Amino acid sequence: MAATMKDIARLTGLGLATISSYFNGGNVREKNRVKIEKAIEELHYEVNEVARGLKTNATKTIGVVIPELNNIFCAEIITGMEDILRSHGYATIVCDCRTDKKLEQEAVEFLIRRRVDGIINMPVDETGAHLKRFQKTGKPIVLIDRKIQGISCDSVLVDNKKAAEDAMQLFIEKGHRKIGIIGGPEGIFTAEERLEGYYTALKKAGIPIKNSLVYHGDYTIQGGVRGLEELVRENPDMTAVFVTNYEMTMGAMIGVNELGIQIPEQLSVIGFDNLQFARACRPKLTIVSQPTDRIAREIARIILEHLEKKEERSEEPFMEKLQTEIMEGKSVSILNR
Amino acid sequence: MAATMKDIARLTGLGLATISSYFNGGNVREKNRVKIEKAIEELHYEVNEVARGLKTNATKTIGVVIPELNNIFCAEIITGMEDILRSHGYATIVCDCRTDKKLEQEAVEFLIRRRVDGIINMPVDETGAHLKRFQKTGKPIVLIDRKIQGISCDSVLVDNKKAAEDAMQLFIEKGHRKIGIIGGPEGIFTAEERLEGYYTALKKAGIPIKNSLVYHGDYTIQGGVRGLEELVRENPDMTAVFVTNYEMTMGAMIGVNELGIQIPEQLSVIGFDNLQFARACRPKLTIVSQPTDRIAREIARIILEHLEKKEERSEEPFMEKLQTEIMEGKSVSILNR
DNA sequence: CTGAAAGCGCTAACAA
DNA sequence: TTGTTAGCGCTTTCAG
Repeated sequence: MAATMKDIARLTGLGLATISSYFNGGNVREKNRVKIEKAIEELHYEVNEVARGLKTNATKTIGVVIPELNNIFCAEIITGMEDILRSHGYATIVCDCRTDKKLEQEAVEFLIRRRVDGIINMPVDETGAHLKRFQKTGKPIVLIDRKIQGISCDSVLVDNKKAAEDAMQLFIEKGHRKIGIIGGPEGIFTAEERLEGYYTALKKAGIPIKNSLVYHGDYTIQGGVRGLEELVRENPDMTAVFVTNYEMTMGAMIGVNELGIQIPEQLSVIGFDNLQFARACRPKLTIVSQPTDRIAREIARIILEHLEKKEERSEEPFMEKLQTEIMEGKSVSILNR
Repeated sequence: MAATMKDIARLTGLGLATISSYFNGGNVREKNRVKIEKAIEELHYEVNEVARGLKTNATKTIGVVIPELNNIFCAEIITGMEDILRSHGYATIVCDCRTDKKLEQEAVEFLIRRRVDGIINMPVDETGAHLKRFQKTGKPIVLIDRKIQGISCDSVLVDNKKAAEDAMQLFIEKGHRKIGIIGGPEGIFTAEERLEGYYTALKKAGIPIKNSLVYHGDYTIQGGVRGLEELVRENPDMTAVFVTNYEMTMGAMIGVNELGIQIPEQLSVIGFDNLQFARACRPKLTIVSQPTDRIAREIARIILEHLEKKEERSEEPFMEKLQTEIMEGKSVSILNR
């Protein structure tokens, strides 16, 4: 059995309050401080955060609910966040809900039972129903990457529409007009925004929209493979494809390889995220790159702000929108019209 | 403030023990069961796992300490484990120690304070010093992928030596004799085993070892890039390279691309892990593939076994060794001697 | 089957 | 500054 504060009290002859005070930054007489530290050493004492959590009604734990840990965008954000949160004494419980609304709901309930101090969520259920119960606790919720309807809370987003517009702009400048898109699942915020950017850019350039050029994918590698295959099959005259997330970009490259298509001679491609992957492609892929690091830092900052100073609650929800960047490779050809 | 069992007791007129018994699968009179359930509904009661944890001295939480969440091998294993553990009611606190021994040590202490019921660790410190303290609690430790010296506990490993031998065997069969290797960091168990396999295969084939063909990398993408560049520079006659983890494989492909090397005409390559990446390479990469899914399931199974039935402790440490598989692509040429 | 009561390890008044 | 004490919400004897 682990040592407790009582053991320290007994060993030092001091009262519990003194020990507690020592641990919580109170003033303790130098002589006693030394005694306590010696006892800690001897007993191998480690604070029991469980007991502390029960007493203070704060577990120093925050829950993270994401659609897929294998998704590299999620993994990178979590890595960054966890680092910061832990350095502030917060533990992170990550729940991967496999892009399943029911599992997402269960994950939130699981976290409620564990009395986490806050939840960070990249939501699958766009109605936000799964967060209703947690929000009633008055504890903070921060949304990553996706807005939802029913819940008013802080969020860190990416300017997806602009991201897509930028990519399309690049294609259009280089003379492309038959441009396909491998989009994300319907109902997902980022997917809709990116698609909107696609349409807007075409409209601005006066290029008519063609339905067969729009493939509705599912943000998975297999979806990317299928998307590329279908777009190529349905549109023999297509000269360029924009792929709207990393997994599908990898899938599209698999498709390109397996069909033996030459990039950029036969097809120009702009992908999404993971600069290292883009470098590993032949030729180097042009991509839209999201600032995952910034996102991670902002999320951590926001939730820590809520957690540390409890005053400023119930203000306007804060929404931060970060910009993406295009990293040019050699996967876009210049078309002579 | 959240509802407590007391509130349920008050609302139903029952005693605390009855409510507790209800939650813990005891027998409760049908009539009371209904009453309790109604009260739960009304009060939006959710069990407080913190209080339960304090009382039962079991937090239903397990800590996971890994070198790098961004490492895809880690991420996949964790995803698989977390899924299983959560479905058994266990939360997972993942600590990414950034391949830093000091951070690894801190992570373990952090988890001790939170009184996790067990630790799963892919160790960075090969002496195991960081686990000593936790082991004294008598709670289970399971090691992933790497053995360590000082600690006797269960582990799930991969037959790394055989994996490397198989890859080398493939090269040798196809007529390669000047084969380079991009190895992992010294002191890391898997890296040493893979290197050993490399040497063994060469010896068996009667091929002399050449030091300039052995690059000591660090399991990072950048390390892979540098490794490939250096091997190519130092060994103009090298015909094949074996890369010993996924990140370095990606790095090697970046290097190959940036140097404009043709695979497999100018250089044959066998990489490691991530079949999807291998498919996305042109030409499709031949890789050694580790059974991440199996590893995840085995780890979860082992720790759950320890956690559920506490009898069979202090037995012989259980070591499981899983086999890898070669997934053939088109990145290895047949050499006519 | 159910109720009363003790106590897990800690914090936070309050008193000294 | 330090000691005493009362809980935080739950489980778990022990009676009834």
